[in-house]
Amino acid sequence: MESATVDVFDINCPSRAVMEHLSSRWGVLIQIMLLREGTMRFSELRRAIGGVSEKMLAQTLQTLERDGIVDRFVHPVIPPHVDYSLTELGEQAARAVNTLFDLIAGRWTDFEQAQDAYDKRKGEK
Amino acid sequence: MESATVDVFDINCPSRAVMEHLSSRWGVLIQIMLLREGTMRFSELRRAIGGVSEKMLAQTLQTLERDGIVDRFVHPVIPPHVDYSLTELGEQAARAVNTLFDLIAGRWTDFEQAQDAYDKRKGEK
DNA sequence: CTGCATCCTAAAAGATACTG
DNA sequence: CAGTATCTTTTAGGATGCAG
Repeated sequence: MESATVDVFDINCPSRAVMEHLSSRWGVLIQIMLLREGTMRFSELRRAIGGVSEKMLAQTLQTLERDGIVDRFVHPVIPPHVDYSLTELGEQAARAVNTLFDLIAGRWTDFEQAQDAYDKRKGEK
Repeated sequence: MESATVDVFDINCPSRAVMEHLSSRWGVLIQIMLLREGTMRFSELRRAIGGVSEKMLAQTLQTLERDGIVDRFVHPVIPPHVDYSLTELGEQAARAVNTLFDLIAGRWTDFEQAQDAYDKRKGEK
C-alpha cells in the first residue's frame, strides 16, 4: 500500500486546487479569523473580514467545507443561525496561514523598506 | 516608538496586498520551489512549475522581489543568465507556505475523503 | 535567455435583488 | 439571517511578437 503521490507542481494534480483554496484571498482570512475566534456565524465573518461580499463569503466557505477545512453547523431556528468553525485539519492549515500573518505583522518594516528600496532603484533608471 | 499596526482584515491596510502576494497561485509555488532548490534561474523555474506562463512568472517574481521575498541576480553575460533565490525574509515565508504543502501531501487522503463525503451529502439532496 | 509590450479571452469578483 | 440568482465589471491570465 503506497501513499498517494501528491505534486502541486503538476498542474493536473488535484492537490494544486486544494492549495489554491487554502491560499485564496478570502480563504486565508477566514482561516485566520476562525483560528482566533473558534466559532463564528456567517454575519460575524462578513463584518469581521473587510471587503468580502456576501457572495464570495458563502462561496469560499463552501469550498473550504468541501475540502474538510471548515465545519458548518445549522441551528434549526428561525431566523437562521449558522455557525462556522475549523476542523482539526483546518486548524493545522490555519496555523500555517497564521504564521504567514505573524511574519507580515512582525516584520512589517522590513517589507516596507524592501518596497521603498525597490521603487527607488526603479525610479532612478 | 510604536510598532506599526498591521491589519489584514482591513481592506485598506497595505499588509493585505502583501498577504495576497505571498499566497498567490504562482507565488506559493515559487516560494516552495526556491526553498527546495536554493537558487534557480528563470528558465528552470519556468520548467519546474507546471502551467506558469512566461508572463506570469516574470510578473510574480517582480512582485516578490519588490516585497523583499526574492533576490534577483543578473549575471552580466550574453545570453542573459538570471538567478533567483529567497531572501532571509522570504525563507521565513516560504517555510510557512511549505508547511501548508506538507499538510496537503501528508494528509491527502483526509482531503479526498472530505470532498467525497461532501459531494455525497449534496448528491442525495 | 530573459524578459517587455500588446492584445485578447476567461475567470473571478462585485452589486443588486430576491427567497426560505 | 443566511443564503441564491442574475447581471455587470474587473482582473487575472494566456498568446504572440519583439528587443537587449
